[in-house]
Amino acid sequence: MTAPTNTTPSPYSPGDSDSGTTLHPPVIAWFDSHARDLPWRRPEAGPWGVMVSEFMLQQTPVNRVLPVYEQWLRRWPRPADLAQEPPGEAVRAWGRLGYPRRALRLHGAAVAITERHGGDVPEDHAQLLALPGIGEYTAAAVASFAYGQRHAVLDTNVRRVLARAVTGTQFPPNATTAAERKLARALLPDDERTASRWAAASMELGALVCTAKNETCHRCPIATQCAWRLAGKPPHDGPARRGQTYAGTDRQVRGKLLAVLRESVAPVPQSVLDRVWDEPVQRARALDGLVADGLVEPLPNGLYRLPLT
DNA sequence: AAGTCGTGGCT
DNA sequence: TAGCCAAGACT
Repeated sequence: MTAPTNTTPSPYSPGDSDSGTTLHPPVIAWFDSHARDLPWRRPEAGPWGVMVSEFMLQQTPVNRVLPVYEQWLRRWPRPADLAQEPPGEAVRAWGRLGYPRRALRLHGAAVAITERHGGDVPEDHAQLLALPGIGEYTAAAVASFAYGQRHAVLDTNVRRVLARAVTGTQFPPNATTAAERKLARALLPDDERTASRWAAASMELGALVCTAKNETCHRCPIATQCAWRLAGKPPHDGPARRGQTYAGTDRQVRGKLLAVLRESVAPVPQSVLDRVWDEPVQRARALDGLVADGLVEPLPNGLYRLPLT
């Protein structure tokens, strides 16, 4: 390709708004032959299955989600089925997926869907965004994956793929920037069907090939046009992501407390909860936090249980 | 807008 | 081993 000599920009200059036209076909073709057969991608999953999977997959690996997802949808095949349960049952069924407030929010979303949307997961992005536990990413993901709409689906995988393939950096910024949103929108294929396939395909590429560590460029369908690779894979120079320490934190104590409560249908005496952690101040703070979050319901006589309301 | 919020596998 | 990392949301 020769450089343009007139005012017409090259259709394929790297990083411009047209670079998507060279990215979409190979990535989508790769997806068609390499996509994992995940239950929420099957037609029978429906919008509710897609939505449940998106909640569970927030910060949690696919392999850990799979069994809980299957059990969840068998028990609550529609939003209304979950909505009529106490929120504590959602927390219990959440098991050890982590971040149990997601279970509470998913229950709250099911209630809202039942009350406001006749029991059907809404198609409208703004209505999805208004549901508890649904942010910009999840609203776009449900609208795109469940309803085939055209949205920029900007999760950590897509952000990394775009950072490398287009921007030429090893990792995206810590927090999603306006520039990233603009780029993702500019790269969005024009028609709905292609856009939704691109969303799923670029995400899968980040999950399977263009991974955070040990990326496998020899399996990448766009390796030959990847800006980061063409630049010699310069290492990340920005601020390192803040490490998540866990041992000894309130989060660990909360996890231990909730694990006890999940195992017991009957209310649990405080004396039993006291055994999960030695340090009384931190222990009390963690329990108070769980109550404040609505994950634990305090009863008279120093008893605690998962919330019935 | 920087902190908080679980859990477990992997290197 | 001790971090690092995994389809974020919320405040």
